[in-house]
Amino acid sequence: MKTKARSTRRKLEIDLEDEESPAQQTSSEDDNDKCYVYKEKNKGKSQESAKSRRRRQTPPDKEHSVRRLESNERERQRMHKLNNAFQALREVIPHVRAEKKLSKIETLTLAKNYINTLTATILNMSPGAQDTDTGGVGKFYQHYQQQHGEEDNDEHLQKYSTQIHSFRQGS
DNA sequence: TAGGCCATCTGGTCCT
DNA sequence: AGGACCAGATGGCCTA
Repeated sequence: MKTKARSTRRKLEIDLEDEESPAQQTSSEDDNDKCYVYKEKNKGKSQESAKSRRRRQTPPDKEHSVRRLESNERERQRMHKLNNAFQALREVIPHVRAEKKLSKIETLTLAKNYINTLTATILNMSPGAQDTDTGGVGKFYQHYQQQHGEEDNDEHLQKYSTQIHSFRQGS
């Protein structure tokens, strides 16, 4: 875990402990000052961001600190889930430098390219595509029949094909 | 050492 | 009302 993040979390926890034992309240003002660090650092910048203007104007009370810790934890869990999803995506994307972990942006970019490639491949297998071995019936259609049997599935097949085409056009 | 990438904190906003 | 989501800010780690 990151040092700064850990120390910040510890600070919040210490604040709470301090509130529960008033005799030990020593550095709360100093701690509160740290809440305004962003604002101070951004002073004088021509393009002060809206986010930095949103920093707390009043010191956090105990109830606020408790809610903050809880929502921080939820946010961590959410980001962990997001990262797990990224990892799952990495594992299904073929890429050259397998020894090097893909960054998030690389993962998304390669995934998009991979999907486009697979879509193009499927389209080439569609019933309309040329296939001399099967007298004009595409491999895609053959595969579809293997999966779905010989029953009349024209409507379903047409729907599937339309979805792929519209997806392709949208990409 | 600069720059890229990342985890975390945070406050605002959206959604249920 | 409370949780989920979003995006800015920050600092640590790593690599070229």
